[in-house]
Amino acid sequence: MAQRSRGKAIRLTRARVVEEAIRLADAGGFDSLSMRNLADELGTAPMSLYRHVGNKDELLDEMVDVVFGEMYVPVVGGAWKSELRKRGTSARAALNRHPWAIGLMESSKSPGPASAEHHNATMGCLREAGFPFKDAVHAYNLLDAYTYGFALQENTIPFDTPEESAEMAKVTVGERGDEFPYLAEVVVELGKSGYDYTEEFEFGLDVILDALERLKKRASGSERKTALTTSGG
Amino acid sequence: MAQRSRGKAIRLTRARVVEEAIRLADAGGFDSLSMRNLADELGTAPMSLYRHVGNKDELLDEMVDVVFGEMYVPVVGGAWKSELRKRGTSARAALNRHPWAIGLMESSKSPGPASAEHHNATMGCLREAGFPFKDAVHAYNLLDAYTYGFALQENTIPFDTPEESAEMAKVTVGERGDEFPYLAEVVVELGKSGYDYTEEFEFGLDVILDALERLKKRASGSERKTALTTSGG
DNA sequence: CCGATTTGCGTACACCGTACGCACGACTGT
DNA sequence: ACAGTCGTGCGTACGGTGTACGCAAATCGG
Repeated sequence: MAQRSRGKAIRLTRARVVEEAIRLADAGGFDSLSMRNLADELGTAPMSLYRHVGNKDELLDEMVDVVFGEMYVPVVGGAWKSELRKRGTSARAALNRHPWAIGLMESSKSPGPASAEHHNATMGCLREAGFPFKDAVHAYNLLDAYTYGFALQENTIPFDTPEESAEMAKVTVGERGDEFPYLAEVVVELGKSGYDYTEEFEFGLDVILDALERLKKRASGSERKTALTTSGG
Repeated sequence: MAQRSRGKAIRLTRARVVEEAIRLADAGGFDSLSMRNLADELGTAPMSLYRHVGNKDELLDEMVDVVFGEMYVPVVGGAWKSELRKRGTSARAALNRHPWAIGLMESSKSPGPASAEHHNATMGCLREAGFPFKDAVHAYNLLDAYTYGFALQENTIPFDTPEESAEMAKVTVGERGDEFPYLAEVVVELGKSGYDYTEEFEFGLDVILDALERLKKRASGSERKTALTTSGG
C-alpha cells in the first residue's frame, strides 16, 4: 500500500531484500532481524517479502553466501601459505563485520555459489601446494575450525573496549581472586596491557600455518596426484 | 493446579528445572526448548518456572555451566600436554552431547562456578608448565578457538552418517563437478572412505599441542614467574 | 485494449517470553 | 491448635515472532 500509493517506488527484489537484511542484522544485531522489521525498513508489508525469499531460513542462507563472497578467495596455483594467510585474515574480518553469520555459516543445507567457490579454491590451494588428500582435509579443518572458533569467541564475548573488558572481568572474578589465581592474573595483566584481537588471531594463524608446513614436508615424497592432474588430464 | 491436585508431586527446584531443560534441548534441539515446553515436561505451568530462574537467559547460563562441569578439568601441576589433550577431547565430547551449548558458551555475562574453575585450571596448567604469560594466553586462545570451532562445524553440519553426508554433498555439487574439481574430489574421496570426526579432531589437536611445545621451548629461559609464586608468596 | 501473470499485502493463527497479581500450601510463633 | 506470614504455583494478558491463505492491484504479452 505505502509502496503503491506513492506512485512508483523501487521494485522489491530478492537482492534488495537480502542486502537490507544484512544491513539490519549488522546494525541492530541478529535478533533485530525479523520479517516485520525488515519489511518496515524496506517500506513494505511483511508478507510482501515472501514473494522473493520463500522463508526466513532461505533468506539467511542467501545472507551467508554474501558473507562468503566478501572473503578473499585464495589463488589455486599460488604460494599456499601467504594465500591462506590472506584468506584467514579476510575471513575473520568478514565475520567481524557480520557477527550473526558465524552460527549460520555451516548450517546451510546447500552451499551457495560463493561458498562453493570459496571452499573449492581453498582446497585447491592446499592440493596444488602438494598436500596429500588426507593432509589437505586435515589442514582445511584445522584452519577453518580455528578461524570460526576465534570469530565465535571474539564476537560473543561482550567486550567492546579492553578497559570495559577488564573492568567487567574484575567484577566477575571479584573477591574470589584467591580461589582462581590464574584467572585473576589474566584479568590483571590484560587489564594493564589491553588486548589486541587482530594480533592474537594472526599469532594463532601463523602457528597453524607453520605447523602445516612441517606436516607438508614430512609427507613429501608420498602421493602427488591432484584433482586437476587426475580428472583434467 | 495439576501439581497440587494430585496430592504432593515433586517440588519444583532450580536444579530440576535446569536438568530438565538440558534434557529437552539435547533431545529435541535448541528450538524445542521453550518455557512452555519445559513447563509441560515438568508437569507445571509456564509461569511457575519463573519462581526459580528469573528469565530464560539466566536458565541458559545455568545450563552452560553444567556443560562446563562435564568437561575434564586439567591438573594444574600435571603434564601439560596430556592434561590439555584430555581436556580437549572431553570438551568436544561434552559439546557433542549438548550441541546447543556451543553458541552460548562465551555469551554468558558472568561465568558460573564450573566455568571459572575450568578456565582457571586450564590457564594454570599452561602457566605452571612454564609458558610465559603472553604465550599462555596465545596457547589458550588457540586451543579454545580450535575446539569450539571444530564442535561448531561438526554439529551444525547436518551429516548424521558418512553415507548420508556423501550422498547429500553429491547432490549439492551436482553437475558442477567440472566447475569445482577440488570440492568434487572431497565428495568422492570422503564418500569412499567415510569420515571419522574423532580422528579428525584429535589430529588437529595434536598438531596444535606439538606446535605449542615448540613455542614453549623457544621461549624457555625468559620469565618464569607464575600467579602462584607471585601472589602466594 | 484485454487477458494472463506477477507482485503487494491484509487478515489470521499458532507460537514465543514474561509482567502482573491472585490464591493456596507450608511454615512460624504463640 | 490456631493465626499470621511467606513462598510457591499459575491464570490471564500483552506484545512480539514466522508464515499460510487469498484477494486486489500492477505489470506484461498479445
